[in-house]
Amino acid sequence: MDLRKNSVDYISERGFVDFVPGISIDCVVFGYHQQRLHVLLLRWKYQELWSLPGGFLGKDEELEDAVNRVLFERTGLQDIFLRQFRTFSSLNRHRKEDELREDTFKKIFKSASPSRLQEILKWLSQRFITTGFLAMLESSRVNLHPDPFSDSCEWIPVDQLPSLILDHKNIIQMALFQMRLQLNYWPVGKSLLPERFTMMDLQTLYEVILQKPLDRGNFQRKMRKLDVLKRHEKLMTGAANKAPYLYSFDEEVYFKLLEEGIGFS
Amino acid sequence: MDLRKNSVDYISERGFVDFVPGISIDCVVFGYHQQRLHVLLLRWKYQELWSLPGGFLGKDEELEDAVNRVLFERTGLQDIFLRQFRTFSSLNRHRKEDELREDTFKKIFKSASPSRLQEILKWLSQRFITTGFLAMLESSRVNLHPDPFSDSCEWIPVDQLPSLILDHKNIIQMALFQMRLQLNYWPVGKSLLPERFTMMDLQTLYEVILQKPLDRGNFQRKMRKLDVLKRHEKLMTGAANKAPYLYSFDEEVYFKLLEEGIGFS
DNA sequence: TCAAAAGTGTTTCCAATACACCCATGA
DNA sequence: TCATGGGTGTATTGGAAACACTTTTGA
Repeated sequence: MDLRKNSVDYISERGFVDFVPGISIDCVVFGYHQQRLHVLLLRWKYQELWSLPGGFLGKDEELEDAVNRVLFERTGLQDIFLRQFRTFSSLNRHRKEDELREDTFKKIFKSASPSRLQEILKWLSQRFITTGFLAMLESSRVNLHPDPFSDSCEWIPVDQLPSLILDHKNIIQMALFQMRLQLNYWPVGKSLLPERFTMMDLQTLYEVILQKPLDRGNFQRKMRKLDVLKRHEKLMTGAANKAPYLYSFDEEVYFKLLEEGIGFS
Repeated sequence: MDLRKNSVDYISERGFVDFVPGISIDCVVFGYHQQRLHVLLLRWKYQELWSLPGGFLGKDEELEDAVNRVLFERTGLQDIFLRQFRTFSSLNRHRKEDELREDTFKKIFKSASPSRLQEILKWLSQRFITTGFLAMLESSRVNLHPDPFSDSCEWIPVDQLPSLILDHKNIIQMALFQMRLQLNYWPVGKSLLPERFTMMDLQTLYEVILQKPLDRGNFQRKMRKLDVLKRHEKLMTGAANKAPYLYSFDEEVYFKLLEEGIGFS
C-alpha cells in the first residue's frame, strides 16, 4: 500500500476510502536499554494522551502487511520479527467522551471540508476490532517518526506508562504476558541487544524480562553450552576488574534452536 | 444475542443487519474417542464440502460471545473452555468460484426475495477477517446440531480431513500446532476424557496429541506425583489381565497446576 | 499355570542450583 | 596489593528416561 495514503493531507482530501472499516492493528514494540524494558509510544497532538503505534487495514492488505507498513513508517525498519498475539473486540473499547476530544481531530484535519470532517469523525468513532502484534527492536537501530495523530514517538519504560487511550494499557499487559510465555521461542537476544554484547548484558536482559534474578555462573555455562554464541575480543571498560568478552549470535544456530525452544523456567 | 437471528428464516427475511460486516469467527473443536483426535465439522447442504463451525460477529457481541453462541447452537454446551489462537486475514481466503456454488446459497435461502438474495450473496462473498478459537470437548457430552448452511455436524478424525472450504484446513493445522504448544497450560485431560478414566486412557491421549510414545511407568509416576488424580475403584474389563484403577481429576488442584504449566517436553 | 496388562521399583544420566575458587584489571 | 567483577569448577539435588520386577486377572 502506498504510504502516502496514511498522511494528514491525503486523509483530509479523500477520507479513509482505502481502508477496511472496523478493523485495525496495534503494535507493541519492546525495546531494551539502560537495563530496562521500554515500549514504543506515540504522544497525541493537542492532548496529554499516548497510544500504541497502530493503524487501519488497507483494502489490499493483510494484517501482517499493515503492521509492516506502520512499523516501517514509525521506525524506518523492514522485515521486523513480529507475531500477532491476540485480537481485541471488547464492546467498550471504543473511544470514550472524556478521553480523546473531538476538537483534537478538528485541529489535526483542519484542512478538511466540513462534510469530510464529519466523515472522519464518524470513522474514528466507529467500533474497531483490533489485532495486537508483538515486536522487539534494538532501539539504537531505530529512527522514530510520529504518525498523523501524534507529535512525537518515544521509548517509554514499561513500568512507567503514561495515560493511554482506549484499552492500550491492557494490550501492553497482554503483550508482556505473551512475551514471557513465548520467551523460549523468540530471538530476544538478537532482537533487543546490539550486535556485540557481554554475557552480563544478556543475563540482565533475561532477568528484566523474567523479573527474577539468575545465577551468573549457571547462566554463562548454559548459554555457552547451547553453542550459539561466538566469542570475540574483550571489552576494556576502564573499570578496575576483569574485562568481559564480547559475544555475538551465530544466527543460523540461533534460529534453529528457537524452533525447539531455548529453555528458561 | 438472540439465537433466532442466525436461522435461515430470519436471514431470508432480514438479511445480516444484526452482524458486523467483514468479521467472523471459526471454532476448531477437538474431541477424543477411539484413541484418535477428532475435529468437529459441518457438512454443507447440496455440496460435498465441509467447514468449521463458525459464524459472524453480532453488533452487540464480542468475539468470545459469538463463539459461545455458535458453540451452544452446535453442541448444546455452555461455559466451554476455549481460547482464541490466531486471526486470519489472507487476501485470497475469500470464496473461490470453483468452490461454494452460488446455487447452493440460492437453494438454502429459497424463501428470500430476489433483492434479499442478492444482498445475501454479496454479504457472503465479501472479504472476511476471521479469528480462530480453540476448544476441546468430551464428545459423549455433546448433542450435535448443524447450522443453516449445513445438513450435518460430525466428528472427523484429524488425519482424515475431507474437502474444506476456504482456508479451513490451514486453520485446523494452526490449531493443532497451538494445542501442542499450549498443552501444558490446557486442561486436556479434563476436557477430552470422561469423568472417570484409566491411566492408560490419559497416557494414550497425551501420546496422540504429542504424536510420540511415552514410557508407561514414568508417565504413571509423574501423574501420581502431581497429586491431581483421585483414585477410585478398579475397572473390571473382563480381559485376562490385572484390572486398572479408575481416576478422576481433583479440579481445584488441576486448575491451580495449569497456571504454572504441567510439563511434558 | 500362563499370558497380558497394571502397578511399582531401580538405576543411570543430565540439567538445575548453589556456591566456591581463581583470574584479570586499574586504582 | 587490593577491591571488583568475570570466568570456571564442583557438589548436590531432582527429574527424565530406560527397563526390570511384581501383582492381578481370566482363560
